[in-house]
Amino acid sequence: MVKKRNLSIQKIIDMSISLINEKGLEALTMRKLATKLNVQASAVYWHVKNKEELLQLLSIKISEKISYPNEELDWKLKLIHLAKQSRDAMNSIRNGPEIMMRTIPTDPYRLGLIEYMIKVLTEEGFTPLRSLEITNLLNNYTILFTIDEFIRIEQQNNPSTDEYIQAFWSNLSEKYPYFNEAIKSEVENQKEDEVFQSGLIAILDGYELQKIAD
Amino acid sequence: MVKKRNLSIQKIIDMSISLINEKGLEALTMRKLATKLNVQASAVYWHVKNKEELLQLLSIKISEKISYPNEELDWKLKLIHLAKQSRDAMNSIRNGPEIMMRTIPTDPYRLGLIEYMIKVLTEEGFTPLRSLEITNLLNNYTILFTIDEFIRIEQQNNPSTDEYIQAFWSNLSEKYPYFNEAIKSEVENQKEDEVFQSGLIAILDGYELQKIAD
DNA sequence: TTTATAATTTAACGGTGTTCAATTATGGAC
DNA sequence: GTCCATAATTGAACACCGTTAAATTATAAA
Repeated sequence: MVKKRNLSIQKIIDMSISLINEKGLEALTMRKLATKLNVQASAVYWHVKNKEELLQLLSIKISEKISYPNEELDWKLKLIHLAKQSRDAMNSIRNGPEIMMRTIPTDPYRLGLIEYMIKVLTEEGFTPLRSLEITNLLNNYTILFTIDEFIRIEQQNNPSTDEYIQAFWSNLSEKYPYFNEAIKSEVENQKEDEVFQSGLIAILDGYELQKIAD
Repeated sequence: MVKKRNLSIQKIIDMSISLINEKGLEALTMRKLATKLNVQASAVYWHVKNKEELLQLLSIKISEKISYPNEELDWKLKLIHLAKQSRDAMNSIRNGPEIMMRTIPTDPYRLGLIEYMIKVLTEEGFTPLRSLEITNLLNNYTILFTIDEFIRIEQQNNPSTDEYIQAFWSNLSEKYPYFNEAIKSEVENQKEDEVFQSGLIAILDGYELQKIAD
């Protein structure tokens, strides 16, 4: 009974994703991954330089789900399209936003998206510096919004028993009335999409005002 | 020659900060910290529950440098004041923004700041949900702007020899002309403060527009 | 001086990413 | 079909990490 060799980068990526989806990103260790692949940890290292590169590959996998907007759209709608696509892409795998946060865009796909965003803005009349600034802000906003959203959902599903968090919730209403009120309306609010979009619009409108003022 | 006992939370925090300032956040391990304190790692655990709590304490130390704005200021200026203070506070220790990013506000000081921001916004006429939304965005923007800024500076001081980054820079101008142009103007730009502020203003103006539209 | 307890050491556990020499499977040449 | 170079994988270790439990020591109070 000989053991077949059939490990590949594709299988490594796929198994990583299924491991993350099952047990979360912190469970993605080279050893656990190898075990799931019926292989020794060091075998993975023949296909992948290190764990950072593996995360990099995952981030590419996520980014590739982002499609470019229709060219006829207005510049704001183009950027909003990309942000929404990006959020959806990140939500397509558990801890997706964290993966994007931890990795730096170095691959052609992610760089291409950034290039496109800056291009749209520059052609709209923003300076190159401003265009980069807005692009960064939009991407950061999208990632962090999606992380917060993810945390909110995970927490709703299994409320923490952590003493910090416990104390936090019990203190909230007395000591922080405004915060408490806001959290309450956040929990009640079902329209995450609208909240996400309103942030995008605020950012874009705000920068547009500055462009006009120049 | 008996060994004196003089470990304390204060000393642990101070030594943590000096360790981070010397070698960066990734060098802050319980063992290295203990060594620097002339003590065994487990001794630290008598004063501090775990590493997470230690980071929590560091985040509080940073937050406490943030002062509240003058009450006579306009709401936007109040929030801008807080964001600037926050950026300065985070920059006061190396990897400060990362520490804030990794920790959740659970202490009275950080919660108090959030409460204050939401209060300012709510009293200005924003809904509780909107107020929370804006507060989150401002805080996220501030942290990520400061992280990016920090990375930019570290990278300027000792340019990476990493092959990814090398390839990135050599590819940039041909394949990503808009991005390249933007990066160039970012490197030349010396006014980080202004860029930071213009982002804040854009966000606030953008949301103000939405409030008016309601 | 004794004693309770606060503070620390010693020693270990189970985990992590990573490397390297030894080994085994695989596909191409003959 | 056999041989062989090399591609792919194993096995074993290294140097770390956070954390815990039991044994020990310093300290302050009685």
